[in-house]
Amino acid sequence: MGKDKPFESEEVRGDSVKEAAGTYDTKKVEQWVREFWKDQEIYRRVRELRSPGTPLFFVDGPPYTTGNIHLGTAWNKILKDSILRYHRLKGRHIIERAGYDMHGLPIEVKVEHRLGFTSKKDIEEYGIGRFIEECRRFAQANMEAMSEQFKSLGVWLDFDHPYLTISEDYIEAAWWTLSRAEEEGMLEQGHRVVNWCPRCETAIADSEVEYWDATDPSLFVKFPVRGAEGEYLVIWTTTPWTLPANVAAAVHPQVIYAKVRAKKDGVEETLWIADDLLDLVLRKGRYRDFTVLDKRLGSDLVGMEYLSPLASRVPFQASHRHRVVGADFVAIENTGIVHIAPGHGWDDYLLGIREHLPVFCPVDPAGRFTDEGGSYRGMHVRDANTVVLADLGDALLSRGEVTHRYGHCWRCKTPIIYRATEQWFLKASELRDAMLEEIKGVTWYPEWAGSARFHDWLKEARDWCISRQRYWGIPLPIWTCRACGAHRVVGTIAELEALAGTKVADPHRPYVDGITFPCACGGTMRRVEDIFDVWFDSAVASWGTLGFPRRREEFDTYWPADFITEGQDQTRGWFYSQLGASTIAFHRAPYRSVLMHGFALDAEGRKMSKSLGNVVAPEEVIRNYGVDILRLYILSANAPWDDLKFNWEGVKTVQRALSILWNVYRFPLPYMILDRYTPAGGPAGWDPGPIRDRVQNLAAEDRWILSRVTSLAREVEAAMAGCQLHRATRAVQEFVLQDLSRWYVQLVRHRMWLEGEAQEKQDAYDTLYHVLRRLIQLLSPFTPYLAEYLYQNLKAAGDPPSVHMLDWPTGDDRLLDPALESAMEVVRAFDDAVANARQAGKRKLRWPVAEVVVATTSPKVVEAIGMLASICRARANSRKVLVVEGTWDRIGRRAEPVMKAVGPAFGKDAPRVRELVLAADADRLRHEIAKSGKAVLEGGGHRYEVAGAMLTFHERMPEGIFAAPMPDGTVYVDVALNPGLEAEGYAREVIRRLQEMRRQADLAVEDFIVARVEVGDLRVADLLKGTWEAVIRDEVRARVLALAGPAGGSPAAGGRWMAEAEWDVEGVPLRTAISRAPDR
RNA sequence: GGGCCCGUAGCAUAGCCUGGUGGUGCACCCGGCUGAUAACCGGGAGGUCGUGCGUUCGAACCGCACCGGGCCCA
Repeated sequence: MGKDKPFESEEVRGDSVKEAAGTYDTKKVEQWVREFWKDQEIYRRVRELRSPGTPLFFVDGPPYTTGNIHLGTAWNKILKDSILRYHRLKGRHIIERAGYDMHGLPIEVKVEHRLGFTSKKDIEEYGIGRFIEECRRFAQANMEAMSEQFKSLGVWLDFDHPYLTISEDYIEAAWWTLSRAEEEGMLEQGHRVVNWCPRCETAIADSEVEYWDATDPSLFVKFPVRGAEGEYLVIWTTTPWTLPANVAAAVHPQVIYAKVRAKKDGVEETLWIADDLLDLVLRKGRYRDFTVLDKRLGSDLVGMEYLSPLASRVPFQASHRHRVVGADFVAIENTGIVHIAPGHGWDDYLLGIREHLPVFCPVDPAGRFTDEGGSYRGMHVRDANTVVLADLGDALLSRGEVTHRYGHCWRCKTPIIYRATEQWFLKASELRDAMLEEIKGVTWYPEWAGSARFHDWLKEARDWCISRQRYWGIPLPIWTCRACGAHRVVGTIAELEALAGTKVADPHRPYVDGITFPCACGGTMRRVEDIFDVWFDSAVASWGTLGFPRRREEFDTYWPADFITEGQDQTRGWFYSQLGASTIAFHRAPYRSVLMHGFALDAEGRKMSKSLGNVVAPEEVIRNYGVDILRLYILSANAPWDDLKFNWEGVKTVQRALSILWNVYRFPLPYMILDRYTPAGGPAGWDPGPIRDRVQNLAAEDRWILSRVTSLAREVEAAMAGCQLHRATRAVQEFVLQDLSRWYVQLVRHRMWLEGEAQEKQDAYDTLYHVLRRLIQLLSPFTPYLAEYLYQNLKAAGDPPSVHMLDWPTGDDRLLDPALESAMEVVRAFDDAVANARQAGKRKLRWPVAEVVVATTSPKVVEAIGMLASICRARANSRKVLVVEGTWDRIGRRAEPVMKAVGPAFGKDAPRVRELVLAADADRLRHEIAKSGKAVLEGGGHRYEVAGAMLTFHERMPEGIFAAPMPDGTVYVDVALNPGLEAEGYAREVIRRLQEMRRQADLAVEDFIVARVEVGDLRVADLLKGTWEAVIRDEVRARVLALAGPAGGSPAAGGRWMAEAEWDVEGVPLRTAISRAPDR
């Protein structure tokens, strides 16, 4: 194979296997595969191939077009891609349009920033048309950049035909949905208190409010009681600027309030404060002493009237008659009396409606006081705070600061205010029960994401304010008549064109703003200037992506979505908005199953953020390790629904696993090439049938690995059924490392080295080929590049061009052999134990031993070792492997006294008892204790009875025997040498060193050599003469082997060697020399 | 303040539903193997199972409280 191009063009046809590069080079692999997919149009062909399959309607949660993807976005798409690839293998036809969320305030804010704008006025002056063109360009460019990034992650969604929330047909989906809401009576215009961003000059949704700690003034204010000189109600507030809008003070009806006389600076005042909070408040006000005059229930205070301390500043405050009202939401905090401004608070507003209080809101959209604000007119609320503070004068009981969580605009980070305004609402609160009912039929991964989390969120559902006073969004398709007040919701562009009698060139602002049509009353219908909350855009994705309502057929066929998956933050976001819109439009949940995934955090479990400097970009991982490694890491690191703690060590571990896979794959290739191996099959490609048919004739290790890989496929299937991608990917990695690399390849290596047409070797090829084919297919959803690359080399003539076009295997059940799998588990435990015992006996594995014995009481172990005896012998490098039930008779036992118990029992006889125990027959003692709980010792005319607790038993190893435990048994290795064993041991040492020299001399596997071996010990040299000399010659492919004793001898090839070396083998000096044999 | 999730060796993770001597991988130390070789294999050491209380003969597991982290809400 060429150095730069892994396969030449004709090689792609897969006529025969090629050798592979020495190391797994992700860059090369990925680049090659990317080009291959492109050249061969693999993605298109895969879609074509699966198109007759059962449809699986997937909806891509549209990422917001901010421009750059982060690790969480990458995770999201990798999850989607892996799951969808898996279902493609299973033959499903996937509806898989990518989607993008392209409207909204975040983009407006970015564009404003770029243009140096600070307010809506700047935009209006610049021109709405020009402004939204900028927004469109910005979103479009970002969308394209993001598609490229997603594609580089190996994500196979339809990026050539994405659904875009800014396209005409998509906008129509939103319009249509709103018209459905109108038909259902779910759309409502209302005067409500909303979250308001004074910078963006728009209402923002609850979901657009970000909370974090902020420092605000903390004021205790005295409201003078009407007609009672020196008597006050004490209230508390953190927003002095809302005091000009105060209309009432609220108390809790069931709380006790105290009327106290308190003195400060020689002045006496009468104050009303919640009884429990007296001390706290008076201390804040630095009152020296006080007397309680009266105690009243809150309900008794209701109706009490008071005056505003700002009456001289704000005309309204002078004319309004303020009074005390009762409210259950009042908490026993601060003073227990709450200042009520229905124009500036949600609770206040509701209370105001109930109590028929005026909704006074003297603040304009930009956060400045209106004419109604009296002396504060024109002042920004932010600046008004300090002025109000000064104006309060003596009415201020105390001032301080408080740090508390406060809402901010998610885009521009400006502290939000609450304003009472006219807005459009979807009556989501009325849908609550219907939505709760609908999600019962949805399958959630994990289960609690639906039953607990989403359920709890839905219970709190409030009306959804869908109007925004902005520009870059889907215009509200609502036209109103100023003459009669009627409104009409337009459902489609065609409808609008018919009504207005004009073409609609672009359904965005400002183009639609000028379109009017006559009202039934004779007046003119004009569009409401607002646009949609951007969350409404994506809410209609499940039908918008199908082109509904313009196209009906796909909708009827596919909707609702079979599957969606997004991060846990979308519980309140997309999971909710879609459900709401769909429940209104169709009375039905828009999805059948939902996987809620976690967040990507840094290694310490903290949120990744630019300010913390702990952000890991997906490209960084790709640059350092590769796409497949990123994918496999992110999928296997933890369960999808847990937060991912990104960890470079983990990435490295995955890299290691994949490079082992690479080595496993590469290992048989040279031999297969040498033997011109061709996988079974015909014109239709590789056929696993033949190996299934003759599986019973294969070696145990072959049958075992075939069974294992089949079990693995089942494991992956089961895990994927529950969206447990971590289990699926871990199982595959585990298989590669444990079963394939550490075990099977070790067992069959020698079979690969067999010369000529050995059946054993053919079987090993067939087995390994089958395993690799299955394995890369199991891997293909997770590591699509590597799987494709390996497939390209392994595939047979007639096979599909891409690994992603193979079908999930179904006929392998005959390969399953659970009994064999569990027997092999025992053998592997045996193998570990042998290695352990050899290590204790300091006998290298290269040196054969005479005998290995397994002592066990478990029939399972007996059976397993018996069934797989030859594997056991080979692995143990032992002439014999023996299983004994119970104990091995060569192992003696000795008893030892436990002096802590013997001492107290026998006093000064204890030393004698000790001697008797040590001298006694341990087996006899054991039997007696087992039978009667005690054993008798006699000696020196005395008789002692010892209890079981006084003795411990130890094995007494004969010379040369070493033991190690295994589950349900013990393994004994006899490391004693005899001349036969020694001869083989030395022969192996010589072979190994000659092989090492061959490798260093860079000889090809098939090359022949001439060699000379000089052994520095005559006895050893003699041991090697004859049989072992021939073995050495064959193993190292030597045409001539000169074996000499310490006296030396004449060089075999004129003293000119390619390589010479000296060694020390177990204390015996060794000199070796080799050269390539001349060609014949 | 509320809802949901997470907290197990230096790091990561399994076990928790269905209570009974806490597995695994990486890193570390020691050893082995050597035609997968810039690979591979074995062994060892390392754990207050976030903390505390409770239930129980027995708790990583069940309950309660608290601490820390995440997402969401107020």
